[in-house]
Amino acid sequence: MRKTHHCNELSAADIGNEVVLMGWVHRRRDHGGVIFIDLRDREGLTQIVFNPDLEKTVHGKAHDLRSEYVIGIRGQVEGRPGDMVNPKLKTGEIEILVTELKILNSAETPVFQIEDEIDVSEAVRLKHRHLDLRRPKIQKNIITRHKAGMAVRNYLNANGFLDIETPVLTKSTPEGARDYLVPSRVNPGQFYALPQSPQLFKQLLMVSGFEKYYQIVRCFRDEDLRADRQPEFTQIDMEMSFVGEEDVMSISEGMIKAVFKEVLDKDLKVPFPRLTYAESIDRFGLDKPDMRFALELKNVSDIVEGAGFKVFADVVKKGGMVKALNAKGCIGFSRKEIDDLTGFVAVYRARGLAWIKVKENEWQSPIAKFFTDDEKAALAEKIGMEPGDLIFFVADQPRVVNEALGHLRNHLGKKLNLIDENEYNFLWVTHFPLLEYDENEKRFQALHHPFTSPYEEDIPLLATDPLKVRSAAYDIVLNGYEIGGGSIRIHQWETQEKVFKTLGMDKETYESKFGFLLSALRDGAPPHGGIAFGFDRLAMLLCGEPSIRDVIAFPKTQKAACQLTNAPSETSKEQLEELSLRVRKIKV
RNA sequence: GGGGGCGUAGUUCAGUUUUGGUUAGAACGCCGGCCUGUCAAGCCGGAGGUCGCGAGUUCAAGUCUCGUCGCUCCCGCCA
Repeated sequence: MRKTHHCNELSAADIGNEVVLMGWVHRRRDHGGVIFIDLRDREGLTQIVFNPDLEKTVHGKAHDLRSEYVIGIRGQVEGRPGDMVNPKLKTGEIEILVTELKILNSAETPVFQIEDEIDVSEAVRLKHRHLDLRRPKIQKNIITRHKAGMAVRNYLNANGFLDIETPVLTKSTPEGARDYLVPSRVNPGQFYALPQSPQLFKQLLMVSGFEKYYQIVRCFRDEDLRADRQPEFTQIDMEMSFVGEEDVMSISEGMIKAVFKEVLDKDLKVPFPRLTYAESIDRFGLDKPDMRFALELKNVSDIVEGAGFKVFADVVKKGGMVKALNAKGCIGFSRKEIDDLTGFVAVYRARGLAWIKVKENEWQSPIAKFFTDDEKAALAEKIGMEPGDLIFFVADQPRVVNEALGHLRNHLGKKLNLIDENEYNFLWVTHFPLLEYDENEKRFQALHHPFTSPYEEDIPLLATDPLKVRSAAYDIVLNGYEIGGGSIRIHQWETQEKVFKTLGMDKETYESKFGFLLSALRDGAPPHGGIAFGFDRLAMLLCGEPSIRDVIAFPKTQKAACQLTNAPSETSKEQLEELSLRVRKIKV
C-alpha cells in the first residue's frame, strides 16, 4: 500500500478515483452502522467512511480504531450530497469510501486532544511535545518558519550572499552575555565556548574577501529566559563589505519584504521609517517603540523646574527629568486602576506616578494645588490636555522615567485597545550611542558590541567625552520587538584599539582575547558591516504567537530545561574523569 | 538573585480566604452498550484522585504553618 494523496488535496474533480491515504485518526464518529473518521496528516483532514453494507470485514476492523491510530486506507473518492458538504474542510466536498484498511500502528489515548483550541498548560504540552507538534496550529507555525527561512535564503542567494558555516566550538570572549562552556578532553582544564553570535568569524570572512556572507545559525547565551528569549536561538546573520549603513538597511528591507510577501502574501512598504535613538527615547521612552499607536511622552522638565511642586523641581535640579503621558479620555479610571498602574511603573523603579484628571474648568489631582495658572496653562499646552484626559507623570533619573513611561505607554496601548493586531509596523532606530556607563563595574560598556564603528567625526570624543560618541548601529523594530540589529564595524585596527582601551581593557587583555581580530584588521580589512535578525522572534511575529516557544520545535523551559530529554542532567564519573572535571556541590 | 501568578481525575477547572469536619465535584476526554449520514455526532451507563512533594500544628488538613520542586509572567541579566 502506497499513499497516492495527502489529506488536504482531494476534491470533486477526483470523484470516482481509487486513492490511498495515510495518516492519523483525528476523530471517530461511530454510528453503529456507518463509521466516519477524519483522517489527518500535516496537510489537513479528509473524511473517510466505513459502510457495513458494502465492506463488512473492513467495517468490523474499523470498530477498533481509536484516536491517533496510524492507518492507511484504500478507497473510492465519492461526492457528498449538497447538504452533507462540510464547508469547513477544504476536502469537504468529498469523502473516501474505504475498501481496504491497514492499521499501521495503534496509539495510547493522547494526553490532550490534537486540535488547535486546546486549553492545556504549557508544561503538559512540552512534556508531550511530539503530540503538541501534531496540532495543526503548531505544525503551521513550524511550516511558516520553514517558509520564512526559505524566503531568506532565496533572497540572499539571489543577491550574491554566500552561506558559510562558522565554528560552534569557539573561544570565550569577555563582554556580552554569559557563555556556555564546553570542556576540552584533549586539552585538560581548557574550555571552548559556544558562540553568542558568529560576530568575529563573519568579520574575518569579510577580511578574507568573501564580500557577502549569511548564515541561519544557532547562537547561545547563558542568560535568564523570557517569552521572547531562549538560551539557544537562531539568527539570520549577515555581513557585507564595502557598504555603509544605508546599504545594510536597504538589503535588510528587501529581505523582510520578500519574507512577508512569500509567507503572508503581504506587500510591505519600504523603506521603513527611521528614528534616531535620541528621538525614540524622547518620544517613546524605549529604543524599540511600538509605533502601532500614537501616545507620546512629553518632557515637561523645563516647566516644572521652577514651579512650586518641590518633588518635581528637585528632581530636575538634580539632573533628573519629568515626563508626562496623556491617556486620552481616561478620566474615568478608578482609584484602584491608577494604583495598579503605580505598581506597574514601580517595577521599573519609578517611585511614584503622579496624575491629573482634566475636567472642564479644573484639575482633579493631588498635585494641582502646587501649580500657578501660568504653569498649568504651559503644562496643558505641552501635554495637549483636553477635558476627559488623564495625565500621568514620572519624575526621576532619565533612565527610570523613560523606561517606566515607555512601558506604561505599551501597557496603556494594550489596555485601551489602541493597537491594530493586524498591523506590521516596522522602523529603524539609528544613531545609537557607542557606549554606556556601567554603574556596577564603574566602566564604559559597548551598547551594541565592541566592534561597532563610531562615526568618524565622533572618534576624537572617545578621549574626551565617550558617552557622546554616536555609533553606526541600527536596530530594526517590529511592533515593539527588536527583531534585528547591526552596525558598520571598525575596520581599522587603530580605531579598534582605541575602543578597547575606552572599554577599560589593557593591551595585554585585548591582545589575548581579540589579537586575531586586530591582526586581521592589519592585513587589509575592507570596510564592512552587517546585521543579525532574531529568526525566532521574526517567526513568532509572522505566526502571531505570544512566545517564541510556539515557533521552536523543541524549546526549553524558563529553567533552561528540556522537558522531553530531561536535559540538563548529571553525568557519569567516567565522563567527568575523561574531561578532567570534578563537580563540587555547594550547599547554600 | 528578586517580585507576581499557578500546581486538585488523562485534560481544563471548582472546592482552599470567610468556615479545617462524613464519601473531593463539573466539563471534556476515556471505557461499555444502543444507534446507518455524522463532521465538537447523539442517547444510556461506567471507571477514573499520592489534592506537586516533604515536614509540622490539630481529635481531624485539599483547606492552616514552614520547607521544597516544577511551570509561567516580569525586574535584574541578555555586548
